[in-house]
Amino acid sequence: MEKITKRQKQLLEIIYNYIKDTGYPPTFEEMRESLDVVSNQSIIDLLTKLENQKLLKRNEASARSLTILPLGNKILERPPLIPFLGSTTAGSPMETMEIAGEWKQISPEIKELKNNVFILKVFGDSMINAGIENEDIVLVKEQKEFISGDIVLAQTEDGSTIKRFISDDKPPYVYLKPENQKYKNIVFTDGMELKGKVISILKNGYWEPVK
Amino acid sequence: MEKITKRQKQLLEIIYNYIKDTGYPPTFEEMRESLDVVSNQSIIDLLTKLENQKLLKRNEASARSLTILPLGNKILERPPLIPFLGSTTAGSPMETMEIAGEWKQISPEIKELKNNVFILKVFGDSMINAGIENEDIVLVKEQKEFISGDIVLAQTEDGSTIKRFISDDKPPYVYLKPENQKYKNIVFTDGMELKGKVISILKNGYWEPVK
DNA sequence: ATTATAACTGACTAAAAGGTCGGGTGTCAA
DNA sequence: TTGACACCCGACCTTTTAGTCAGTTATAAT
Repeated sequence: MEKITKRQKQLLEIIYNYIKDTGYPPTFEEMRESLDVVSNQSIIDLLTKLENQKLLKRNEASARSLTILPLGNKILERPPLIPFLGSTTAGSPMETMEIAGEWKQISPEIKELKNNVFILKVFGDSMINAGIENEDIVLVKEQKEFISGDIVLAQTEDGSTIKRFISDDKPPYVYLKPENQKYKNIVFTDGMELKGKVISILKNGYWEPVK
Repeated sequence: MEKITKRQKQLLEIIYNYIKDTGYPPTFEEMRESLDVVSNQSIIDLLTKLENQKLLKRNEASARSLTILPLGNKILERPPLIPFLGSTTAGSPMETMEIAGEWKQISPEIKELKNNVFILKVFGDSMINAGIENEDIVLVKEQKEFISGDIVLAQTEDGSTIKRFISDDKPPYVYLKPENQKYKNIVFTDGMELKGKVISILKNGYWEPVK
């Protein structure tokens, strides 16, 4: 019950590909056909073993309710089938920013991508509580309007920075909030400008939504 | 039968979110509960209308076999739930390449991303039949071994280029094939080196698998 | 007022789907 | 050579699920 067998891996592979192709997992019958077996028990046996190894999850007793767990994707050396966040097709490219300050080296890493979405490498630890760690890659969508709670790319006098944008009904009304107790809030000044919103973070090779 | 109604959009939304959360579409019962109706017919009516508008597809008479079509995702202003291709966690970073030649400007656009996956902006039309158009963004995974048919990033004497890698049993055995009749095959020379494999193309804001 | 249409009800049916039971076979290691 | 184990069979059962049928209600358009 420790190492995946050939047959188990075959089934996991079949499930992965089926989901990739159709958008939903296969039925027992379809799995039986793919594996060329005739008994449900064969499938149940294999599924049970995949479950025991935490590669797969069978949810409530219900049709097609299989989920490949992260460990399963890892074994298959495939990325999980998660949504790619970030899109939009309009908008003008952002000018390259000159950067310094807290996130010292953002600048050389800023890459115009396409339209109004681009990728940034961030440096520093001021957003660790939001899941953004030193040297992480984030996907930023260029926009002009923000709502309180958005994680934004802000251009300040001494450079660009990633922070949470907060607007509420008490002074100072609008400010930038680091997600790390070590740092203080940043109040808005005339020279500051919000460039875009962080919509996704690259973690372990996968894009994850922001928190 | 032309414009989506509030109720129809609600259902589409419910399906989208369900798939996003679970990895597979909801059953009729789950949709009934989410919409707070008691009859299957209500769901069937709505699904039929969504289908007529090409927002959704019901596949073979089978459980949980719903697919949100591109038009449906567009209406929801959500990206389709497609896999994000490209990952792996090991591997050394690729050295920045000096570029010239056919894809003239790849170089300034090469961005080291993380580990052995990076993003490239490509210029030129030599791969249009493979769906890679001028100024498209592609995702490249750094690797050393390739199989015939892979689309690869090759470094040649006069720069880098994206081409299809072909190896077969007739001379010249191994060569690079542009996906455009206007261009000729490139035979291998000593100075050439394959840097990585194109695993995804950014199209209209979404990452798509390569063909 | 009439008509069309979206949305819905409630009882029902048929098929699909998951699961059980009681086995069997082949392989490998102790 | 005897278990342990992975994998499989086939008949059967139960629940889930999609779908049908014959209507009703609400709303908006002509």
